[in-house]
Parts: sequence; structure tokens; C-alpha cells
Amino acid sequence: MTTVRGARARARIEITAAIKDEARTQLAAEGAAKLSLRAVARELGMVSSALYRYFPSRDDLLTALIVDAYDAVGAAAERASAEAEAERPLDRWTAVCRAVRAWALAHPHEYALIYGSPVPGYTAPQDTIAPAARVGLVLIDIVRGAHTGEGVALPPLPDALSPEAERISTDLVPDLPPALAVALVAAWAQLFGLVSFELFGQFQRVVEDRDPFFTAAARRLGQDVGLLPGG
Amino acid sequence: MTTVRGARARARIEITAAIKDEARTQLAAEGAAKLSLRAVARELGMVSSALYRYFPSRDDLLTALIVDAYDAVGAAAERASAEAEAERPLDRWTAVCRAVRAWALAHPHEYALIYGSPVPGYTAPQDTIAPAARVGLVLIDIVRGAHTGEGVALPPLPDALSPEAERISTDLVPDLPPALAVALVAAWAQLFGLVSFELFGQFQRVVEDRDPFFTAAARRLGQDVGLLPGG
DNA sequence: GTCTATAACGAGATAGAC
DNA sequence: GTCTATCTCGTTATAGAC
Repeated sequence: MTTVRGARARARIEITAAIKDEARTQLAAEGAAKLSLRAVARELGMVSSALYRYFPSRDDLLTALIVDAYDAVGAAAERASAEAEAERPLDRWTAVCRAVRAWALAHPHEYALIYGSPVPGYTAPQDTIAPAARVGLVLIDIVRGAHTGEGVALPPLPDALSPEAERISTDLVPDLPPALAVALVAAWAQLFGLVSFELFGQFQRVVEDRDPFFTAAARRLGQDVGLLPGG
Repeated sequence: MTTVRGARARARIEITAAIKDEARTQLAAEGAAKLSLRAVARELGMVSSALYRYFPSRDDLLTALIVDAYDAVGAAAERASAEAEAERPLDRWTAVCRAVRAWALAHPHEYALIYGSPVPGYTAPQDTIAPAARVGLVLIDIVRGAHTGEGVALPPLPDALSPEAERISTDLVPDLPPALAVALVAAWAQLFGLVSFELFGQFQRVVEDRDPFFTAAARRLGQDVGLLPGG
């Protein structure tokens, strides 16, 4: 698909990348809400209408940036999981969480684009669903690999939650008990709560030495989904 | 300060409120990044320069909206805590979490303003610090009231975290053990992770019946800070 | 077919003269 | 405070180069 078919195709790929790069620069400077096709074109020495050969609309450019960002965190998480494959599940979980945080700290504006406030007037198309799921799938994978079938100390499900717990379980992790599936989804959201609070400034004057704080909290999250300190 | 001193003072208060109301409407429509004094003025039938009598700059208007939003969630949390004063600490904790979520669902744009992506080019002044702390203080209060001095089953602190844990503890909750202080700050961040994921669309196609899911997760957070199901 | 450039639209922001 | 001239924006139609 992306093999070198010729100069034409290669130029197209390069220009597409240049447009996205410049758009990311603008994202950092002005925010997603003010992302402007004309400004991108101007900065690249093109005319705005030429951009429409590469992205049919401003929203499509935004979608491309969002998909790229999800893929980047997802890849970082997958890499961390693979590198820690031999370690104990709880350590592997923690390594993945740390990789997510590290990516977020290195790419704060792209993080804000995907995990921050929605962009006004923009509605995400289907294309973002699969990339958005990657980090979650990595976490699921670790828990599934560690699950022995022994009932870990999970809190009992309240009656009001059981239908939803069944649904989440069958959709996401049919081989795990519903209570664990619920805990997993919650831990996934809570992980990003920690990252967002650090990135969006809520930890100012509260948490100073953030790396050990995050690591301990992430580890705790791992225990909440049944991963044991002992291995 | 806000007592009725005369017609002049009353008019000023009313106009200030009208400006903020209109600004909130724009917040919902266009997002904080595009909040424009001119547009607010136009909508109110004023001229833009007249607004500067009430807010010296766009950033000051933004600050007022942010402070109002923090105060509103804070008040909602305080109200919930007071109403559940007689209940068991874990139920009270859960009630406060649910109140935070309910406020967020009712005021999604104001929630995004304070807990979402930072507004590009805006830096929060000191005025926001105290209002931003209110929800956290409510949570601290519940845990402090429930803490018996008996060591709950808290995970041991890793060595790398102890200096920071001491700092957090002495700053925030000098009467509680450092490990509990750390768990509390983490739970505070994680609570907003749950709310943000729901509000910002990450739970789409993942969690459908969100009320019982959130309640169970919030309750679990309460247990993570040492509140016991038994009372 | 693939691309870029010109020109234009309707809408909105902005700066300055008055 | 008002008005106006001049900017921005996303988007489209069209024409011509490769």
C-alpha cells in the first residue's frame, strides 16, 4: 500500500507529512480550536486551496492529527508492554502506565487534543475508534495474561451494575469475570486522570516530585485490577 | 462588600452577571479559546469598550468564569457532604463523588474549562488556587473524620516516594499518615479521570449505563483511601 | 489523472478615523 | 460610541501545468 510507487506517490506522502507537522506546530501555539488551513498553507508556501488535495476539509486534517496521536500513545504503550514481557504482570502494568505518562509529557498538545476538552464543532468520525482503543487493549492484555482464574479480592458488584458489567465483560474481555472487567475500565479512566491532572496543572502546589508519585499510583491501579505484588 | 449600597452598585452587579452569563453561552458554543469580548458585547447590545469597565481584559473575564466554575463544583461537593453527614464515611464519599459528576454533566462546558485542556495563551492567576481546592478539601475532610488511627490496609510507600509523601502529608493533612495522604491525592485525580472520560466521550461504545458504573468506581476509590464498607 | 494557482463567496474579526 | 476599510477564515469553481 505505502510502497514506493513512484515520485508522485512519494511527493504526496511527504507533503501530507509536512502539512500535518505544520498543523501540529499550530496546535501547540494556538490550540485545536484555532487550527487554520490557511495558516498552515501560508507557512508551507502553498495556497489554501491546494491543501484540499490532501485533506478534504479542516475537520479531516484534525481527524488525521487525532488518529496520529492515538496511534503514537498506543504504540508507546505497546512497546513498553513488549519490552516488559518477561517481568511480573504488576511491573509490566506499571511500565505501560509510565510509558503513557512519558508520551504525554513529551507531547502535551497532542495529549490535550485526544484526552482534553472536545474541540468545539468537531465530531470524531469512526476512524478514531480503533486507534483510541490501543492503550486500553494493552492493559487488557496484561490483566488477561495474569489472570489465573482464582478469584482475586474484587469487591462484589452491586445489583444495579450487573447488567452493565455483563455487557462490558462480553464486549471487551469475555474470558474475565465481569467485576474484573469493570475494575479494568475504571482503572483505564483513572490512569488518564492522573496524567491529565499533572499535565493540565491541577498538581501545581500539590504534587512536586511527580515521577515517584505517579509510579506508586499506577502500581496501585494495577493492584486494583487484581495484579499481585508477589508476581 | 456585596451589600446593597445603591442603584449604581446594584446595576454594576447585574451587568457583571449578564456579561458572565453571555460569556458562558459563548463558552458552550465556541469554546474558551475563541471567547471574544467583542462578541459578548455585541450580544448584550453594548460596545466592546464598555466591557472593559467590568473586566479589564479577556483574561480577567476568563478568570472570573473559571473561579465561578470551581466555586460551583466546590459548593456542590460541600452540599453533598453536608447532606450525607450522618451517613457512613464511605457512603458520604460516594455521595460527594456523585455530586461532582452530576454537576459536571449539568455544566459540561464549565467543567471542560477547569478540568479540560488549558486555554492557549492563558495562565491562571493566584485567584483560582483557593476555589480549585474546594472539592479536594471536602474529600480530605471525609477521610480525616473517618480515620481512627488504626492502620488501614495501605500499601507500603516505596523509598523514592517518601520525601514527597512527607511533603504532601504535612502540606495537606498533617494528622494523617503520609501513605494515606498520597492515596488521597491520587484518588482525587482519579475521580476526575472517571468524570472526564465520560464527559469527553472516551466511554462511547465502552460504558453504556454510566451511573451505576461511576457509583461503583467512586465507591472503590473510597475504599482505596481507607474507608470501610462496614462503616 | 494529479496537482497548483487564481478568484471569489459569505461570514466574522479588527483597527482606526471620526 | 459609531462606521468603515481591511483583515481573517473555510470552502468552492475554474483554469491551466505536468
